Amino acid sequence: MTVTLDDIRARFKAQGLKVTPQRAAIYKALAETTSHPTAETLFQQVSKEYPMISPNTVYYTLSTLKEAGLVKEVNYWHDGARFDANVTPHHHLICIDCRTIFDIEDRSLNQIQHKAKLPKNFQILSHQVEFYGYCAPCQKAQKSSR
Amino acid sequence: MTVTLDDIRARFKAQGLKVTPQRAAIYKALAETTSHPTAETLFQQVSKEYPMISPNTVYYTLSTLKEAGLVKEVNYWHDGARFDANVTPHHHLICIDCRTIFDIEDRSLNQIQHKAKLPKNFQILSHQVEFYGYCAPCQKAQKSSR
DNA sequence: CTGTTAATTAGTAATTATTCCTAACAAGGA
DNA sequence: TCCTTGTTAGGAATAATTACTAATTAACAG
Repeated sequence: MTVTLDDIRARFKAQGLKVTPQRAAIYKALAETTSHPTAETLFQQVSKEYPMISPNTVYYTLSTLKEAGLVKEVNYWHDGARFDANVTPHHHLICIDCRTIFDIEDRSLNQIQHKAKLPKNFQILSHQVEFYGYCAPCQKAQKSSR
Repeated sequence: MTVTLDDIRARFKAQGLKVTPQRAAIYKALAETTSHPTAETLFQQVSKEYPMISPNTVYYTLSTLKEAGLVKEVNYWHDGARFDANVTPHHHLICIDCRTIFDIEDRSLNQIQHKAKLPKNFQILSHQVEFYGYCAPCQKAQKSSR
């Protein structure tokens, strides 16, 4: 699905963002795909149209759009792999402030795989639920900082 | 909960892994915490006991243990952030072979937050379900490679 | 218990994703 | 049109991870 420049302009304005050609091109590229690209992929994509663009601009723009809520990062905590010796199915609660990860052992969450409407040509092996929010200490920190 | 050396020895043997002091120490450190540490954190931890250990060994060991199924990576696709301009709640289907990410728009998955048993001192803002498996093309590739 | 072999380890260099810094530039309001 | 402030490009810096290699050692056979 195409996204017009007018659409983009309107969405940017609504968030108080300047409409620059590079920024619009990055957003357009992202909005017109469902492939969840990396910054690198977007950089290559946009480079076709703006050969002078720097990777830096793509990173900067994505973080700006993210803050504005126009874009989200699917795999949020890509800053270093996290490991777990608990290999039984379980789920996680992640504090978006301090990034602590808590385990959730609700068995009912293990059943959703059989209930959800999923494409049948995909062979599903497992699933994992991630809840995002603020842990108790970070809730307090938030309040006191206002 | 403590994990004895005998436990570790048995688990490693069951997977045909050599039992080295470094490897056992890394696994022990990981098995005795629920904090989902990074490789770096484990390195620091194990360094106390084995000052000569190199970060490399930690990475190598974790990937070996992961292949053996004794350890898992919680945030699996830490290799580069992935972005999405679709900011409405939705879920993902991830091919663990080619790493393609597909969108799942099952509204019922948006409700689990209210049904699951979650700690009440955590302020939950959102959640996301990730299904893992093989996409159609990768299933074929698997079969033909055997 | 000893020797052999293949897996493992430490150390260093290389790579990749991302951030930092800075000067030039340009969008949008006055 | 001019000014201000946010944005951009470019290059350097950093952090996480991987690649490479030589030395070491666990596991097994004898």
